[in-house]
Parts: sequence; C-alpha cells; structure tokens
Amino acid sequence: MLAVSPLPNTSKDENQGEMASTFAIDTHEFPDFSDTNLLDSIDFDDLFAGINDSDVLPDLEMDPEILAEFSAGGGDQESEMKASASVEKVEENNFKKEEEDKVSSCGSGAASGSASGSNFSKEEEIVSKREEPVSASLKTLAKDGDKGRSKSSTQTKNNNNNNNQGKRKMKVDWTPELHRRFVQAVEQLGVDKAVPSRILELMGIDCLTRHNIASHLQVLILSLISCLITIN
DNA sequence: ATGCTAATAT
DNA sequence: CATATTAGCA
Repeated sequence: MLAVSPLPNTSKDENQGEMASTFAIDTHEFPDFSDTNLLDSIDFDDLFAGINDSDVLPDLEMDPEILAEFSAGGGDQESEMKASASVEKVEENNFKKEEEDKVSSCGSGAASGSASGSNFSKEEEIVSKREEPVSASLKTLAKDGDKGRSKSSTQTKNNNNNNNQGKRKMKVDWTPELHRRFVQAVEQLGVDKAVPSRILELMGIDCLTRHNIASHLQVLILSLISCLITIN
C-alpha cells in the first residue's frame, strides 16, 4: 500500500565529488546493497537499523558522545562496519576528531537591548551551530564532507536570533553536525523507537521540538524513497 | 498526547 | 526550488 506519486529528484549530495567511477551503479544488474554512495550518503543508518538491527544488534548502550566522535571522523562513508566488527581490512586507522561540542543555542542571550522598538522580525531566525576545525590533522579522506563550506548560496548562514515572545522560533538550521546527531540517535534507538520524542531526548537538544524532528525525519524518508525509486 | 502527512512560508 | 515550520488528522 505504498503509493509514491511525487518524484523529487534529490540527487545532489555533499558527496558528489570524489566518486570512483570504477563501479558504476549497476542499473541493469542486480542492485547490490554494498556500494551505493548515492544511498549511503542519505541515511542508511535508520534503514539498516530497521532491517538488520532488528535483532542483530544487541543492546548497544554506548555513550552517544563516543559514537559521535567515532562517526564524526569518517564523514559519512562508514555505515556498515558497525554491525560486524570483524577483522576486516584495517584501512581506516585511528582518527581523532575534535572533542564533543555542546550544542545549545536556543535560549542563550535572549535578552536583547532593543526593547523599545517593535522586534517583530518577519525574517527567519536561523539557529545553527558551526564548529571550525581547529586542529587540522592529517586528512585521511581527502574529501570534503559536511563541513567544508562557509557560505552557501541558498541559505546556510549563521544567524542567531531569538524572539521576544518565546513562541516564534523558527528556521532551525539543520547543520550537518545536528543531522549527524539525529542519525546517531536514530541508530541507537532503532526504528522501533525512532520516534521524534525519543530522538529528541537522545539528541539532548533542548531547543528542538518533535515537530522539528518530525519534519527532518520526513525529509529524510522522502529522500530515501526517492533513492529507492531511482534504483528500481 | 504522540506521531505522521500535507500544506505553507521563507 | 529546496528546506523548514506549522497545521490538521489518526
């Protein structure tokens, strides 16, 4: 009972750059779920978690921070090494990323000095959290992943603005870091419990609401469906 | 009350 | 046009 009518072409990812054309996507062959950068860049975590992690994954109760660091290093090309931690090729060595960062940019510094003027800002408020790679260690992967651009032509700017009423905070910039957090939360929770509330709780972000999470989740699912359609 | 989908706004 | 927010509904 899955009727998919819309066909949005979402084939633009941050990974589209260094794609070895050695193995092209076998469209005329049996789709092998092993090398699909296009899909891999989306969110196979939740999908895998839903299919494979049903019982294969025991109760992985590791600290999200550790996992965050673990995952933050590779970027987004290692989604299938966590399931089977066997002795595979030791290509990826120990890469240490920057330490975990506290993401709290919602109710900080809300007191603005301009109280007299009507602050009915009709413009969108973007709350984002961007961290700069302080330590430029050796880049194992010469590929710009999430963090690589400062300004975008669309709308990825750093703007922190709080509203006065406290009920009109919109435009939450889903920074890659935040997205990563979201994905991690989903994997840790599993699709069974991948409910917005739980995700939000696990994320630890107190600025977001279930609607925010739901919206993002919706977009992700849409992208995933699009990709699946593309395969077929 | 929570979750999901659809519509709307930026 | 793409993405995020909000509203309505199950």
